Amino acid sequence: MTERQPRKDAARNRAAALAAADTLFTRCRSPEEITMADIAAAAGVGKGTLFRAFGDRTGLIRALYATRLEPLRQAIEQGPPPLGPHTPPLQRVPALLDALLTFKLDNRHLATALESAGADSPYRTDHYAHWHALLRDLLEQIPGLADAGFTAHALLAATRADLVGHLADDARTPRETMRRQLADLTTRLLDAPAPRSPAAGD
Amino acid sequence: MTERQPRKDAARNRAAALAAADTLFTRCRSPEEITMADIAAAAGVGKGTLFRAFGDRTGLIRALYATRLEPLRQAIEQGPPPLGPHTPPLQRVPALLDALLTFKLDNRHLATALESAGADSPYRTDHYAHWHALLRDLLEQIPGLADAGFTAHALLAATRADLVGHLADDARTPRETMRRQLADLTTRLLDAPAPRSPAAGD
DNA sequence: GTACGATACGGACCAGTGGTCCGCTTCGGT
DNA sequence: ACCGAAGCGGACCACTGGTCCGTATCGTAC
Repeated sequence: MTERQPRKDAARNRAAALAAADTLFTRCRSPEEITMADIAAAAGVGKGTLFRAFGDRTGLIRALYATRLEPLRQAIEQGPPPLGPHTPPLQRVPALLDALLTFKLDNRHLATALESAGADSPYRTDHYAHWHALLRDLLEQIPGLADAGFTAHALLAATRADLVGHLADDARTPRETMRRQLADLTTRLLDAPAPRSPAAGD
Repeated sequence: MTERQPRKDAARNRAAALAAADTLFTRCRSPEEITMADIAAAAGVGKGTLFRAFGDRTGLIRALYATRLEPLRQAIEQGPPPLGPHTPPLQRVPALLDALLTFKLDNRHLATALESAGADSPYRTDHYAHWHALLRDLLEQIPGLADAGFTAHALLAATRADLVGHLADDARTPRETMRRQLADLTTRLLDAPAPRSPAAGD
């Protein structure tokens, strides 16, 4: 075993930090206004403990996001249809996107924090790479659909946290409306035949 | 006239600041690493001058972006087809998106800086509202196309600066490939009939 | 050309951030 | 009960966007 078991107080503090961060991020409007000192204070630990446990701010946000995402990840990796692996692509792709949208709606503050975490683009994270690969592989199994990679990017872009947050909070779009809109978009993209001519002729 | 003419040195310094910022943003990998002090030094002015001229960092980036965007704006507002106003929607929408993509490719550092400027979401800016309204209005004129508003969001999301930058710089996607992919996506969305049933039946 | 008020300059300065450091505390095996 | 290792925490640091105000410059009236 090269892995050391963490000490009891360390585990407790880590959990406290995650819980505190969760509460703070959920409560507040913009993730930028939550500082590491805030989280430390709310968790009743020192700031150093936070950085020891998570490395940096981005690490904390990632850890928190991963925790929340865990059930969905399970459902996708080994759950029953329509999310689980034994589902035909034409059915699984819309289900995945709907689940992702729902998740981001429920956790929009956290998702926004994640996507704007640090200076690096959200496209350079393992998290994004994972979702994109999953979607792209499924799209590639759908016959007559070109550019699976780009289509996957486009579909994921339609569920970006800040867009979802804008639609939900600023435009007051009801949850079911958004789900239907994304489902329609997905359907249109999956059903459409590959276009023959780039110009708008017919 | 309620507008005062700016003093000569003010105008010169403003131009110098824009030019310096342009150079710096273009050169560097991530916009975060360019500080206001850097720009001031490169422009040969004091930091206070920068803030006096542009208000804050976001204001400077916006001003710079607006300058670069000006030719495209002109072409869209009063130029000839296919960008100008006297163009049928089915032809103008793809043209607009292609122009936007091209512009963002050519100015990806600046566009990235703009979209991640400040704490506020890029969706709450006049700039985005303008593009979205333009696109939505055109989409609404296309018969048989539901959810013009959401479709406009989705199309614009596919041209977000960080995605474009990721495709161009990390995935090494050639320019023409990206243009074709976006054109295909647009065509698929515009040509597809409104789906009748949300489920994947036929 | 000169005098003079308005305008703009610029760098010292400030508040607040993420992140580090290290003397002190706590844990847990023996 | 002991003791080395692991963890703690808040003073501290480097650095950022943004402010302030004494000083320099501009443009105008004469």
